[in-house]
Amino acid sequence: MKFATWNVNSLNVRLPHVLDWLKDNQPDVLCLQETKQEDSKFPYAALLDAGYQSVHKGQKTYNGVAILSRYAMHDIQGNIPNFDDDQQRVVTASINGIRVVCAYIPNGQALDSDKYQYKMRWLSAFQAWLKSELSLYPELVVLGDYNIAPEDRDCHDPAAWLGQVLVSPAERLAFQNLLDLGLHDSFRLFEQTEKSFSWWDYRMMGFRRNFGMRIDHILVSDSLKSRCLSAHIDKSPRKLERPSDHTPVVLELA
DNA sequence: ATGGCTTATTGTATAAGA
Repeated sequence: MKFATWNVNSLNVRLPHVLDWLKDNQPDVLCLQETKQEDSKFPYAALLDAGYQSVHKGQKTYNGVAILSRYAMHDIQGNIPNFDDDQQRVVTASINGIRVVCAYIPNGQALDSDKYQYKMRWLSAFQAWLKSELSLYPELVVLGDYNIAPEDRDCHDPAAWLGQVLVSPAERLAFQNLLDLGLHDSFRLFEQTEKSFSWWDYRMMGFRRNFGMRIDHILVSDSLKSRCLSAHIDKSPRKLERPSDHTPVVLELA
């Protein structure tokens, strides 16, 4: 089974790229973040024509997450249960016996902002919920935009990013706390080229200079770890006209 | 870099992203 995650930065703008990518890559499951549209605007029909059923939890302008699947989805749930949140950042479904969590973790903006406080509260609730979800569903995969570069090697210039969000010790600890639940960063289960990133700033020719960060991740539970066959980042959509600033991350499971 | 793109909004500037 092939899984992928992609922050599309507006599905309204990026639908042609998504359809092309599905056709070329044939994933079984694709998780999207930042669809930035209400459910009524979501292109269910176009995706169905491409062979994918969808569940979408969206809102106007910001956030919005979706799971696209070749197979039936069961026990669909939006948001983090028991966490009061007016932002659409999580959608979950069971697919072929695997619990699939699609998440758009808050950016945090700056360490001294309210948005950062929200990010840390959000991560705490996310961790607590994943712990209970893991006990219910040992075969679990968590895909999405984490807005955390777990290690210095996941950042093009750690010195320049010092004191900013995505790399702060508290955020990295929150990421480690997720791993400590019994999750694994699937990308790091395999040999990778140095300076592999999943996001590049639109400005300053960030992509051409490979000034990027690895902030999009696919975490797998202990039970799924031995089924991992390969993991990679597909940079090719970032080279297209009007690209998303993020690019797909892919995991293949036996 | 005092954010140089990009997206969305009942817009003609602002907010947010990362």
